[in-house]
Amino acid sequence: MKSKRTSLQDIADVVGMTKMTVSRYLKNPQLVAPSSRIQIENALNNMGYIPNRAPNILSKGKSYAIGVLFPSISNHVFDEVLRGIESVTEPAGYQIMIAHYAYSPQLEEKRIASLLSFHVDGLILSESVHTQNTLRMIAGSGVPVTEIMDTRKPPIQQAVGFDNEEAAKQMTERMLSKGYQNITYIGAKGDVRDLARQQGYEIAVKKVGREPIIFRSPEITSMRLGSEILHNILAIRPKIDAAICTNDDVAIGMLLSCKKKGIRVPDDIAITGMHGHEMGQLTSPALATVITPRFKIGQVTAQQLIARINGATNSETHIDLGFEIYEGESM
Amino acid sequence: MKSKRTSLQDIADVVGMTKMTVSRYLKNPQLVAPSSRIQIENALNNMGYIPNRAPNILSKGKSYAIGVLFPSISNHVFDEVLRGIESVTEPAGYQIMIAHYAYSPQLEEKRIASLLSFHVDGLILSESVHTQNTLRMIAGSGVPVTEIMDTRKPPIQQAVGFDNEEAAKQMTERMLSKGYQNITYIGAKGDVRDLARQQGYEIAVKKVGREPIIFRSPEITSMRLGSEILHNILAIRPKIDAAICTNDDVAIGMLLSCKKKGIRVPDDIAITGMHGHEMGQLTSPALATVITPRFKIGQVTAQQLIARINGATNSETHIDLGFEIYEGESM
DNA sequence: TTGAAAGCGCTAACAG
DNA sequence: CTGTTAGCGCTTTCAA
Repeated sequence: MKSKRTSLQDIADVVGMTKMTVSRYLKNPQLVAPSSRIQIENALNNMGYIPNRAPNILSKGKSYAIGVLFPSISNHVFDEVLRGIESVTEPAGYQIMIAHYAYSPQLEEKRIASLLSFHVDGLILSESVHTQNTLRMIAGSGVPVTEIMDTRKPPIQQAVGFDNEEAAKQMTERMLSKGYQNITYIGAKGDVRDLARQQGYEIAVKKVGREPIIFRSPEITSMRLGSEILHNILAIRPKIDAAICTNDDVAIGMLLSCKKKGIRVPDDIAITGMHGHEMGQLTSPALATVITPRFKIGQVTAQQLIARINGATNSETHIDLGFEIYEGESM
Repeated sequence: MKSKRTSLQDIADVVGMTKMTVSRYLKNPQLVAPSSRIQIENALNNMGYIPNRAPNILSKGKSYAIGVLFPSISNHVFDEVLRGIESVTEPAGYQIMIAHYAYSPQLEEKRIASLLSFHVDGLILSESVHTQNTLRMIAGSGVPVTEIMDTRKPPIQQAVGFDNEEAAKQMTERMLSKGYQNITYIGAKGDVRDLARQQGYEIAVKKVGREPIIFRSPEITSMRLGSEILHNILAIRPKIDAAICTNDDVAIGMLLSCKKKGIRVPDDIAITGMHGHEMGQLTSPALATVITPRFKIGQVTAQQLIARINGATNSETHIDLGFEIYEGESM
């Protein structure tokens, strides 16, 4: 257990050759004599050799690793994004290193520093706001970076996602067209996308001459949060007849709590979410939501990033993959 | 953008000293002359220097990184475990590298190889079954490994978790004591823990002279899966009056579908889950479940692992952190 | 207070 | 077909 890791030299010693021959065997067995091949193969199998990437990272400056930063791993929005990323990185031979930062730019900075210190070849970020230091490090590292989910803000280098403001605006308009009079926006610990959605909502309600009604919690989104917010809303604003939530988690929390309290959805209150998680289709009523192209965001992002790692320079700075309004049964 | 990463030498060149002086400044500014300090500090700030861990990994064989393998990042069971892990690794200065393997031992092997090739100092695995190759690599690497979640099987080195078989057995007994006559076990794509739970269920029902009734899907657990399974069960076995599910996701999927179909829980069918996710407390009825110490599992695992990385040898091979039956309202 | 040399494990480039 | 040499970026050790 205490033994140190098997190195190429250890293998070479056992078979009585130099590590160079063993190295060749590893890259291309054709290059070594058949008799040597067998010996090396045996030694390799017995000794549990694991290649060490550090020397290569050092001499070539390439790690074949991509750093992926998510605000939180319990935010199910990113499950599909990750699958999309891996659908590209896996066949391309890149390893991804996932980290999360609890929606904090300071923690994001720390994570990025850490990922860069491992010499990742590229970064996928889920945020469009960063600390000064983060920006400096990214510039100094020279690695390509893609920011995902939103396409509004000018990105560091490239953004892949959809227009959150427009999505919320269209959803609000749809709700208005259904006759809801007092629609409220439910926000949570605000990343920029949440605020963009709120803005879309505000634009839509103001356009029809109404005052926005905002509920905003400093907590991270969760179903429990949605449930708590519902209680508050009822206590403070009994005449609200519809709620557009920053995401499906919050919306489902509200919806389940309504059912628990005997409040009818959508008759007493309409509820809509954002992202189109499968879970929203299991509730009754099925949740109205904005279906976002999460898998595709991951996929396109990884393709773009790998292309740029390999020298592509003609990439678009904004790639908007659109969205789709789904009415479900909750509005 | 195409510029290569800033190195210590680059900084040294700018300030007209050797990289050694800059290196000293980074570790302990006291060691360099105040006049030099200022120059170095300025250069550092302007050039966005990121320390490169590769040389240290190479020369010291230590990366201050811990590899964490989860079967799937969309399995919410592991959210809390991760939080527990990070509550220890963060203050201790260890970076964690998360990877997932879709419940496949082959993929797990690939991921472990990759993590080890980055020279992680320790590994946290979520599975107790591994390929031959995996075991050989782990032995060859000499890194400490802890397997989490279950404490039944003999671990590679150390296991931290609870007794899945006993948990399911006790839950089944509780259900039997409430008078349910035809309890079925709902399993999914079976990791060993799922099978252990099934076994606990079987032991309990056989003890009272009944035949086990098993529904097992080859799919990964999800709420949607629970929903589908409910439909099948009703088609095939209308007289089942209770279901013990392999986890909360499946149980909630079943529960929501029951409500959608007008089946009363627990009057028509009782449903119980496993793990105690907060979501289960938002449904009505609140889900009966086994509350498992997930945060603590992560915490204890990380403590143990770091101790062993630093040479501790007196660790227990099995650490059982227990569980708690919660009746909720669904049984 | 600063510098110079050596070495971590591997591979590219160049012999032989 | 196989060996030798050098070097990636940093820190440890020794010297000045």
